[in-house]
Amino acid sequence: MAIWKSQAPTLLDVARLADVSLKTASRVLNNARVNEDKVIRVKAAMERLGYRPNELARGLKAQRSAAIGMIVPNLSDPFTANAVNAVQEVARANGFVVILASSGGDVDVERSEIVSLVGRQIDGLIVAPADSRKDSFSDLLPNGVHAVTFDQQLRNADLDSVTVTNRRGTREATAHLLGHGLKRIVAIGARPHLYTCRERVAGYRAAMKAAGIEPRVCLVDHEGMLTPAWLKDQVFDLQQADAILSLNWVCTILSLRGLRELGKTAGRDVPMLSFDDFDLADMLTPALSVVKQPAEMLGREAATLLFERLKGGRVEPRTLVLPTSLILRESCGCRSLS
Amino acid sequence: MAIWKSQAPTLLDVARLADVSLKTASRVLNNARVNEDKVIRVKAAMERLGYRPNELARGLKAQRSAAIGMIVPNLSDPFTANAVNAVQEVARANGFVVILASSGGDVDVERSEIVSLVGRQIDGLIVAPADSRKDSFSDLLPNGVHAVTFDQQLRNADLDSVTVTNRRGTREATAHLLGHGLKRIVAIGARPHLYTCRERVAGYRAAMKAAGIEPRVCLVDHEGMLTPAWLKDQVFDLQQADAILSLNWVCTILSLRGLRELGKTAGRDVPMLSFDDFDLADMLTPALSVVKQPAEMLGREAATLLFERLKGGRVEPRTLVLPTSLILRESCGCRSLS
DNA sequence: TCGTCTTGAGACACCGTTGTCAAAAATTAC
DNA sequence: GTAATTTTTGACAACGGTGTCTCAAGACGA
Repeated sequence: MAIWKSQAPTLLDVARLADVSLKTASRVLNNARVNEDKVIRVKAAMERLGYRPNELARGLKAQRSAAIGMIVPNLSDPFTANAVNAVQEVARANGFVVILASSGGDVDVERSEIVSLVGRQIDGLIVAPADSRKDSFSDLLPNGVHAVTFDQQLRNADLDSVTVTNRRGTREATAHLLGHGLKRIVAIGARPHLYTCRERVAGYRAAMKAAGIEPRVCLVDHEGMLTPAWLKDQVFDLQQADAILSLNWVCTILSLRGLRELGKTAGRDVPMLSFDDFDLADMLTPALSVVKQPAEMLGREAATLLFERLKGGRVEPRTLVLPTSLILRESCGCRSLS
Repeated sequence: MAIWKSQAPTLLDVARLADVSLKTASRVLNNARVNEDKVIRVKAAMERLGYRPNELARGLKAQRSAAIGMIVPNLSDPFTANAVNAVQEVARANGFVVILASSGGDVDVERSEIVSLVGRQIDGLIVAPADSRKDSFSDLLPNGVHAVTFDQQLRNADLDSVTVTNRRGTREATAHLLGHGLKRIVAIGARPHLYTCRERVAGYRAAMKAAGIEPRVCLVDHEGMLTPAWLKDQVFDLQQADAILSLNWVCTILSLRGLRELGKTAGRDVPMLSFDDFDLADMLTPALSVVKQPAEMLGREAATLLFERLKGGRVEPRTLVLPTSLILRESCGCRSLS
């Protein structure tokens, strides 16, 4: 057991106890060549004092922190939570810690968080950008600090990034709904300034165009605007929806609730298909059909890309696109499936 | 705009550019008394160089890092994600960052993460312990680093902690089910070594005892063991359940799925009430009645407790117990409600 | 005009660790 | 046994800031 002094022991304390120089203790710590007997003495001293190297000091000297930053808009979204989980795992495996920050979807907060993280000498950064209209934030990153974006993609792609096949996802989803004979399919989305939203809308439009049907897109600036009244006016009265394609998780939740308040049941009265899977989507009645994103894999790949970068190697930015998958349950009209 | 040199600029660079001493630049940075004109020169130099103070160096000198650690078993649980969110917000407001780690519910991982975080000189720690049988981990914390536990509570409570009224929560829930005339209520839980599990079971037992009915508790060591077959054998065949009280989120999900595989619908065929609310619990059919935990508040209070500690002040450990609330929807048998 | 007080600014050491380099010790060769 | 080598070790200076102390300069009253 360790003997606690009033202050945490330093390497100097260890060295003194082991009766060697500071540097020798440091060498033992770093597995450099040191005589067997001194190694033993030093290790014993470390054990006895309960010595823990000060990573701050180590990082200061070595100009690195063995920490990466991660900025997400909102942890409550299960997609994000899963991605964060995966990143954290990969980081741990590489001996890094993750400093987590959430931007609340606000670019200014995002930028200020980046500045704060950079001040903490993070070695790398993983961001799910809050706004993809803006130019990349690489102007905030000092030389040598690399960043990877995921989920969203920035305009001037000078960064590694990982996204999913958003466009194909909604295209296939829309085509599927069309296959059920549905025509007045309304796409509901929020935050049209986001890359994902634009891409998903594009996929939807492509499928509608291919079918020769006029697309009906209803977007709100912020999810908060998606109320039952809005749903009634915009989606049903104005667009005469006979099916709904929800473009993200929050929209799905709000649509589901809104629909019920209007006395309709999603999937029964109004066929519905949503982007992003979540726990219990399969337990809704009818079970919700979705476009599933590989959230954990997204996080894992983003982290892997970052660590490859940190180890040196690649130069030009790389973009990874992971496949979405259409999970057909019941709400899209596929009642036949169990 | 900043001029990027190959290396990030240091305070010395600033001082040289402003033609003042290093210390004066430092004074400007810390708003100490400095002549007006030098302040201007230094600030201009900082602006020009895009100077950002090195928090590692600052922290090394000041023996603090303005970072707190947070360890949770699993981010995928919405309860946890919300708590983390709240902690992060409070930390940010106090100028701190959060280093997030997940233990995966493994005490050894938890302890090793704590050691790692301590090495990074965190100023405080917030933990949702992975095992509440074990003694507190305060042996791992150096002098001056305080910790707060939340959700779970450790045996030797030498730490601040925030929990909810687990016992009252299940007691009221059970009483409610009993009020519907249900008798063979089976409590389903996992990880019986956890404080929350024990407390929730205790609340359930108390209510059953008060009603003079034999309690029926079915616990599994790990959630993975909760399969449809187990549900059929243990819960229905053996205990002849006519109602289910699920003691946590994962059990709820698995019970819901298991029930369906057995051809039953939770809430219709088998009344059900669950601990922990989640998005879309209200959209299940029938809507799931739950005991709701104030997750964000839990996180916020935990962080607040920690920062109070950091500012000095209290000495003896404090335990905060936040109220759960019974949210009656339909699955408990309250069909009458909307 | 001199001494005292106030204010501002620089020199220096230090936080805990590691890179550099040269000295000391151990090993080998002759 | 001595010289040439190899290894092991320690002194010293960083890394990027801040606390302490001292000293210089300006303000003020007598």
